[in-house]
Amino acid sequence: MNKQAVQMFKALGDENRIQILKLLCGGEKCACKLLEELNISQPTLSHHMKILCDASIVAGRKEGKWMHYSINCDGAKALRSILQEILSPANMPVNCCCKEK
Amino acid sequence: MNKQAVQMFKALGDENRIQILKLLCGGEKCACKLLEELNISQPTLSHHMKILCDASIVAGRKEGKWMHYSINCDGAKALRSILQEILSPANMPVNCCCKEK
DNA sequence: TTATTATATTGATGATCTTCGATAGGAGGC
DNA sequence: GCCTCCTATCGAAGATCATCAATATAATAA
Repeated sequence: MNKQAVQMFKALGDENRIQILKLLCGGEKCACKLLEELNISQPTLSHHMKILCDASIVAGRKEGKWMHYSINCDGAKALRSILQEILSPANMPVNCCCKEK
Repeated sequence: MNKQAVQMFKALGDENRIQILKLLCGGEKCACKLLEELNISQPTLSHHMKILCDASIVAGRKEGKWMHYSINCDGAKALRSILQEILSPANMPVNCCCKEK
């Protein structure tokens, strides 16, 4: 269904959230660590993390008082699959880059 | 830069635009043909096509009175590359799907 | 229990987005 | 020229979103 795709892409359509994902590519990070590196307030960060988690792009793990966030690999996989579905033209020009492996 | 990524994902974060891309996967289509298949007005379609073209996800080709749209392969390539950059965690669990080829 | 720390939720505000009717631009036919 | 068809732009309305201050929740420490 398109709903999941739309939710995921909407989640990715924000500069702060892209920055968060880049930080998480370095490995799991605590919310307070993310907060240090992003010029946003704590409620705003919490809001962004909720959006990323709801979209299954990020996974959260609670440990005592701390929340640790990391890339959700299943979500990443789903996203690549969706991209394949919506951006793979059938009638491509011969030299189209889409032909590349 | 993140700006291009954000613009592309924002462009993909709409149900009608996802539907448009799926239609274009079948090959180049005229605007009037797209209009037939989407329950939206003509100005709305034009607006969506502008967003997709501005984001380099779709390419337009004018032919007489008609506008023909198709997937922009360079944009699709860029998008896959961006996805790789923001969703490829360095410290993955051993069995993480991200390890898959 | 009380205090402290980390995170989430609430409520409000301003900005951005989607949508459509009306209109404009542009190309071909008469 | 004028008319018709296809598409783009304008302007406005309503919806959604990002943001923060204030507050609530939840976990640990004293």
